[in-house]
Amino acid sequence: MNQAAKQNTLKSHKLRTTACREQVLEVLMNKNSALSHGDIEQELQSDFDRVTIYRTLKSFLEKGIIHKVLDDEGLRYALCKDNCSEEHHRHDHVHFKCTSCGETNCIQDVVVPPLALPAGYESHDVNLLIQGICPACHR
Amino acid sequence: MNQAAKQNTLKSHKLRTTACREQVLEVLMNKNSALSHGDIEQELQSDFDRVTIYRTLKSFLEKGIIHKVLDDEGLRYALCKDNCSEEHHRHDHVHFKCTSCGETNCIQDVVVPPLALPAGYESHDVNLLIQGICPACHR
DNA sequence: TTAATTGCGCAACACCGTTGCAAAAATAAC
DNA sequence: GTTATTTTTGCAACGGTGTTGCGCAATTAA
Repeated sequence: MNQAAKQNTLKSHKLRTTACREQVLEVLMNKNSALSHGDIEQELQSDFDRVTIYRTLKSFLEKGIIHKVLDDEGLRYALCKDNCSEEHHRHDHVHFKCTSCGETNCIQDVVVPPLALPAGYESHDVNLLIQGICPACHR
Repeated sequence: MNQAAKQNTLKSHKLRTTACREQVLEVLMNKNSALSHGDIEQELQSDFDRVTIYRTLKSFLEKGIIHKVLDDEGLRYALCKDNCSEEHHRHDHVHFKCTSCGETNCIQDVVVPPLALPAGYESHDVNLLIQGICPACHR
């Protein structure tokens, strides 16, 4: 993805264009699996401070550029494919973690089915993680 | 739950009876929400070393006495209601985290519906977390 | 009762994620 | 284009999480 597109993404989410944000965005766009803070830090080869990357991720989260992906060994982040914003945030897709290669991916095609909760429960957000073997590792 | 029952649980999972294990088991039985390591440590008021509690949880996990509950702010543990063992481990229920009171609970009644994954994906384990408001906080 | 096994506490360590603050950079105003 | 304002950055520091190694203590088996 080119420079203009990244700047556009940032601007449309009301974030100033900075080197760190551009590069974090680039990393997330290139890898299409969900990445942890550590993954990103490693990818950027200490061009930026740890703290800056944390804050970058935090602002991306708040603005709806990325979303959290839960995993039994920590938190990861993936780009929002849907057109999310600060106000509207919608993620009903499934996350898949391959226990062989360790990658965690969003499966956009598979939608979390509606669930009937017992009376009194109010659902705001659903997060579904499936662990198993991905096609690439499946030989 | 009485002493004998706890010892029985430990023995049937091939774990030696120790004070720490009994008390961790007791805490998990009394609270019926999922607890983090920190919660348990606090509950036991430094009767035991942090490390011992970590190792206790680890052995409980391995033997199938408890299971992990994912959460966007960390890992929690809850007793397995099903009759889990080292070999057989089955959890297809839903976890609910209330964003108001912060408690995370297993909803045994709601079962995760079967999902059709794209070709090549092999599912081993499913983990579904719903965040929202629980009945108690729902006014 | 003794020997073998397993669990415990302590010290140490590597990560993770956050905060406060002063300097630097990005935008807005002129 | 220069200056003023606002936002972002890097640094230092901190608290929390989860792990490992090791010698000693407790538990079980002989």
